[in-house]
Amino acid sequence: MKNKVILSGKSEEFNPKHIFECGQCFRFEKENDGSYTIIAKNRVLNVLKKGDEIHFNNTTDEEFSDIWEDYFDLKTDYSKIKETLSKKDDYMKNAVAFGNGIRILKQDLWETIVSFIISANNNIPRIQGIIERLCEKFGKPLEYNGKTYFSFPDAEKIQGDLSFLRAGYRDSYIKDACGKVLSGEVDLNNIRTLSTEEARKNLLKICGIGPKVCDCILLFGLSKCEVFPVDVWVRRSVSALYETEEDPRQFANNKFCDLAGYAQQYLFYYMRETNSK
DNA sequence: GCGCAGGGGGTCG
DNA sequence: CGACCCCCTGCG
Repeated sequence: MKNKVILSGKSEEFNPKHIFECGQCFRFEKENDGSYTIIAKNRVLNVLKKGDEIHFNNTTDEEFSDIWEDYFDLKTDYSKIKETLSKKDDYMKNAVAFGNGIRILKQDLWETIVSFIISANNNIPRIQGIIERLCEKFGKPLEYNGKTYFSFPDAEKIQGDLSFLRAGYRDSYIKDACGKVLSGEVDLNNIRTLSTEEARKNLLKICGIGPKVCDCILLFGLSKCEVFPVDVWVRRSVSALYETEEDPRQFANNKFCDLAGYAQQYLFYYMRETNSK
């Protein structure tokens, strides 16, 4: 029987709201009590911040150390990352303060590939809907708290006509990803051993993966934390705030070095949240 | 309320 | 460089 795990003294480095709403993942639900229920790793987990404690419901000590510690990347010390980035400039300092408690998740690579293919030229509510329909149809049912959730399906499960997803032209991209992963043309078992550049080259073989989607996959699915995905928001903030014509990726790699991925996440979240309100 | 543009975490040809 | 599926949102 699953129970709960409580983590204390980590609240400065772990804020569920910021972690799930900063744009890196799509399969989360905010509950009435302020907690977040997420589906990942073929499991359902509920995360509640309660004062200085983080409550992880529906897991065990063993599962927590086997699965969730890695997923939440709990071994990484964010205080150093935040300190280093905050010293870069005032804007980054504000972005870091705003997104305090963000962590870059180590998400399932295949799920990240499909999710970010779906994300291209799309908006978040619709992206989430498409992913949910995909999981309902092809995933495995998971019971939690009287509700049925669905795991993210493996490539071999995704087949047939995908028009029910209402993903539009992305159907064929999803199919292409399934085909190339199943055939081994893009070998996900081996890709973790490759350098960032080699991994990028491989991922770009899939139709529907361009530079931006690829960088999101590298950052969120392969933990390539020096990668700086440039979307419309980040491009705007870099050119406006830093008043540079330089390619944002070059700029970020020079300025933030191996922390560019973290910097991107703080910038993206700060930009989005402060611009839409 | 409802109908209609506008545009969306880019990518492809 | 223009078109792109299909919504989701906001304005009239």
